Amino acid sequence: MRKQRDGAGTKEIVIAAAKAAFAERGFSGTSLAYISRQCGISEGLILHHYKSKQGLYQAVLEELSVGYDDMLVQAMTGAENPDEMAGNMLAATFRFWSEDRVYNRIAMWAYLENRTELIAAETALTAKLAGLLTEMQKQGRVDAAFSPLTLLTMTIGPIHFWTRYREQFKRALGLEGTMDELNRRFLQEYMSLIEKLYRPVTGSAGETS
Amino acid sequence: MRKQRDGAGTKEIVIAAAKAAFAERGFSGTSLAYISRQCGISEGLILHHYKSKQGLYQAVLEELSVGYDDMLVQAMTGAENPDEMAGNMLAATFRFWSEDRVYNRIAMWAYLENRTELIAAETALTAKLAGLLTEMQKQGRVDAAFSPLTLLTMTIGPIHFWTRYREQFKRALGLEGTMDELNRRFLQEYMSLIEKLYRPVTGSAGETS
Amino acid sequence: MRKQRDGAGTKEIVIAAAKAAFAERGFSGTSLAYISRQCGISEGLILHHYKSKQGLYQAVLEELSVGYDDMLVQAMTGAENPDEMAGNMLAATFRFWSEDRVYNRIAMWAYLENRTELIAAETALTAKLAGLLTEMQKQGRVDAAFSPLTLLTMTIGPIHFWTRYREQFKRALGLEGTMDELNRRFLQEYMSLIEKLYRPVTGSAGETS
Amino acid sequence: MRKQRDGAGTKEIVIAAAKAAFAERGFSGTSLAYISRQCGISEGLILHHYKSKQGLYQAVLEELSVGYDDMLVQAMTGAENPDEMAGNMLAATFRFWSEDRVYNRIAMWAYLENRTELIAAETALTAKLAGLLTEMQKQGRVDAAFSPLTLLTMTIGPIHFWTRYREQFKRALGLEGTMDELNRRFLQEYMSLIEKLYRPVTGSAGETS
DNA sequence: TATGAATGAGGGTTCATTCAT
DNA sequence: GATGAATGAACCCTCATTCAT
Repeated sequence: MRKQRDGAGTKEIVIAAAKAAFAERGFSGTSLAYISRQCGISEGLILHHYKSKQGLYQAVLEELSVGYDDMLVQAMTGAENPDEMAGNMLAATFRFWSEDRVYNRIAMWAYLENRTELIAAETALTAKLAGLLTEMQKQGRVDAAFSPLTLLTMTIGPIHFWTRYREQFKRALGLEGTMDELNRRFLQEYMSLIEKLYRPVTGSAGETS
Repeated sequence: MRKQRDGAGTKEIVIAAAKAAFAERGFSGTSLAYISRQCGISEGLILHHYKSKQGLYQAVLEELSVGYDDMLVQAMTGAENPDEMAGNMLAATFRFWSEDRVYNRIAMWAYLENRTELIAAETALTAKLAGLLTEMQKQGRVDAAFSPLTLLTMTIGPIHFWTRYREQFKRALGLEGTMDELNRRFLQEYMSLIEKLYRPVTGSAGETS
Repeated sequence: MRKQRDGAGTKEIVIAAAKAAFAERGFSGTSLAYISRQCGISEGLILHHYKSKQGLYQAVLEELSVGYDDMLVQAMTGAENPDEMAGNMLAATFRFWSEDRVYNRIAMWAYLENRTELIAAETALTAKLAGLLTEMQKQGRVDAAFSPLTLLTMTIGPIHFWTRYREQFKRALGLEGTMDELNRRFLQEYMSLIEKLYRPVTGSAGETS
Repeated sequence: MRKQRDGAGTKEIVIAAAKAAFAERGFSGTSLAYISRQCGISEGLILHHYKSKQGLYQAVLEELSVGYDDMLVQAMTGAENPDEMAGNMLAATFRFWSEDRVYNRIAMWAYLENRTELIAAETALTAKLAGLLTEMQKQGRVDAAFSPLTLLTMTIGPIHFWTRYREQFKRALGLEGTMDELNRRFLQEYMSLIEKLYRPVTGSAGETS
């Protein structure tokens, strides 16, 4: 019986519940009744604000997309050279994928459902990073023998993979430590490996010397 | 219609349709009515053979799991040394993920739906590969500075990533050539990079010292 | 809990209830729940047999259309000359419109809802009668000064009108007698008037002079 | 939007949209949301002015009824004898039914929905015309062999019928000319036929001989 | 007067499942 | 083994209406 007449507030409550629900169960696995139950707002009112279940989903996706954009912009500002910027963006990406379970899962659902709403932001990231890599290759700081896209795939792929399988690895392989510790350890090794990957194959004279 | 009393044949037809449907639309996005329409077998009969929608899904997952196992076994046999075996398995994995859209997608749906049916096979692969890597590290043929699990993540992660994003990359970045060509080119660079990644850091001066 | 597994029987029961309901309340004024309640057959089962509310409505319209056709055919057979046939058809039409409240009303609803399902049969009647009239005009038995279509309008229009307004007339003008008696009296006068209408203007003196 | 505090203007806009909507789709086929969309006035405000959907419908019916009355009064005034008055009323009725699609259709919906709001005016017309006919019969100018009500039915019925079926006739029978022309042609023949119908059977010589 | 938030009932339809045949 | 009749719950959505602002 929420008689508060607070449209904006209501929408926020609804979208929070929807985000969680869609993340956990996907679009067709989530019913409006469920969301309604979760946030205590009647189905009718939800529909009043978002027109349809699709509309609500879209709103969720758009919010997530904006969040991704913000993350990117934040990661890009303040860096003094391509190296630093690339590093920042990588770290931010890792943090985002690794920590934001909701984004993480909804992105997968959306992919499977052939939704394109989230793709723009992710593609922007890829393009930006590809540009940075190209520049770094020109400066001789990144191995120029490989296409930036492949390098990116080698870079971001493991992050996604780790995020998706880490729990299963922990369980199946009996890894010790908390997930936080595992994450830290992985990140450390990962960074070293990325460096190894990018490092130009030196000639006689070492360039990093 | 089909009054052939051919249980086995019917089951095959049903499971093929179910596989395609679940791959495309996920479990809750797929209705028995849809599957029934796709394969021309009545819902009643489908249920007769598989007890429930869940049962049918399970059967699909199990078949996929068996297929994965077979792929693995085949990749492992005939190799004469860990290097070759590892290479074979990697190539097979790439082929499997890259080409089997159905497995690919169902594995993702299943992951999101917290299903464990497909995980066993994948974990077995990981464990096996980890074992091989450890051995190769002992033999000094793989950089021993990193844990096998991290190396694996760096190895398989890009395959998944590439499979998931390649089409979007092609579209968004305007890549030229057919997808087959792109795949080939990627695979070539990928292999080189994997080698670079694994290669022990040689040289007179010890690197971890 | 009708566990009779009698598809055809069920469909009949449903369509009878639907006919009555649609006649009384129109398409959008009738809910499946109402029909379901009226005939004791679950909404689910109704939809199982007729796919949709529209499908059910269509089935009703088609049945009525067939009924109309049958009436026509029956009226046309057995007559020995155009006069008799025309008379028969007129009488049958009167009886049909006058007595079949369900057809009567559904035809009106359907007209308002821009449905064409019932029009074919009615148009067929008009065309047939127009043909008969033309022939009778050639034989000099019907006034040739008017187009058959106008004559038909003058003929059938009053039937529809009478059917629609008779109750109201009875009430508002305080007519005595049962509706049956009123009907009989009207029909008698109506027939005389039709004859007067059709009768060629004879005599030595030209009629249009 | 419209913060003009113009109650009367608002009501006019609403009722115009409502009239059109109810004419096209009937009462239960029309939603307040639809009317609101059509005229750009919020559902809340519509309800504020008309209390309920029923109230709005009633207002529409009353307006139409008043329009009918006006038409009648106008047709009745200025005539110098029963003949002229009857002629005027007939012509007005024809014009009204023939041209006012909205009245035409709403009257049918209302009839089917057992609404009585429009009946009073129509009954008044009938009564008035019946009175005129009686008088004309007394004066020997109209065939006294038939009851005025039957004569009226023969007179007005064809108008309704023509209005309802003319388009279908045009299409199905391939009539040439615009609808306007068809209307004119029909009206001309109709008037002659009405005259023929009313004309007292004269003369010493028996007419049916 | 005017809006739009909020409600709750009911709309048609889909769904997985059971069961008689 | 195979069909389709039958069910009942749930689904998304529309509806008329109320009420705070």
